[in-house]
Amino acid sequence: MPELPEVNTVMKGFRSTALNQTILAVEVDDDHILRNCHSEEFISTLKGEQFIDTYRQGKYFFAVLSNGLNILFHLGMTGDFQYYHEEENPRFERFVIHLENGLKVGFTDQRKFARILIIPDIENYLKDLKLGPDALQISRSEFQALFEGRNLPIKSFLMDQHVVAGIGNLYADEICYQCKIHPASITKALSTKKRKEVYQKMIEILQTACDRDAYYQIYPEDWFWKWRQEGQDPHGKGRVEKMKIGGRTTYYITGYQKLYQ
DNA sequence: TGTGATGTTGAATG
DNA sequence: GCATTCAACATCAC
Repeated sequence: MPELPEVNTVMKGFRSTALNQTILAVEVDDDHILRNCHSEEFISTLKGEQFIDTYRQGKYFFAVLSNGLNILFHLGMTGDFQYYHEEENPRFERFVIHLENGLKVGFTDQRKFARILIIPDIENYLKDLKLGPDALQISRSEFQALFEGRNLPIKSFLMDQHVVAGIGNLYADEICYQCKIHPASITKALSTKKRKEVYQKMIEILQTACDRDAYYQIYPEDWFWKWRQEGQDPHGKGRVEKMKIGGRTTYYITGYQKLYQ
């Protein structure tokens, strides 16, 4: 699920349903994803408080509590919220928050790669983490400056959360495809003009995805995601091939996407 | 049965 | 400091 547009969509959903409601109770079924506290502390931190605001940088989504503390919800690979009234808990639910209006806010996470932390100070936390600027907030000149002194595949560059925060495996491939750049292209070999194009496509793709609530079915027809499988031939542009870059499975079209090196 | 999956981290290596 | 590779984390679906 979660890269920047997905996390943004999850945050929007959270904002419209979970904000400004007193938390009556919290039940933790599996505290494995609580990374800096145990369930007792987590429960006592939330109980009686309200979520009053949210903040997001890249894939890091924070909910601000009325007691001044913040909860980081990093969704990992499969983290998500379920809002429901029914008795039975959703599959893969790890904890559930009961709100005063009767709504249950369940956090589900099939693979348990999510990270939930109590954060006293978001700014300090992000600083220590050295998280890069949000991919949708960064200016073109800031982005251009990030290339300085770096020499690695463009895909690894885009996916490095210390460089720019929010891009994961799928959107990195999407950006490279739409820029017609081979994902293994070395950053140093990209001209200023090409870097500018990467920036513009990055913004355009992420913004479009956010506007459509990360609902892939309504993404533009000419996007890569639905062809992102070995052997596909989108619009006669060539055969989709597969390789590993930075340890992640990468799809691209030789010839259509130029390799700069 | 083995493999890989939209993520992050830390260790080891060059 | 920079970059790469690998393993680990934990689970499920194909």
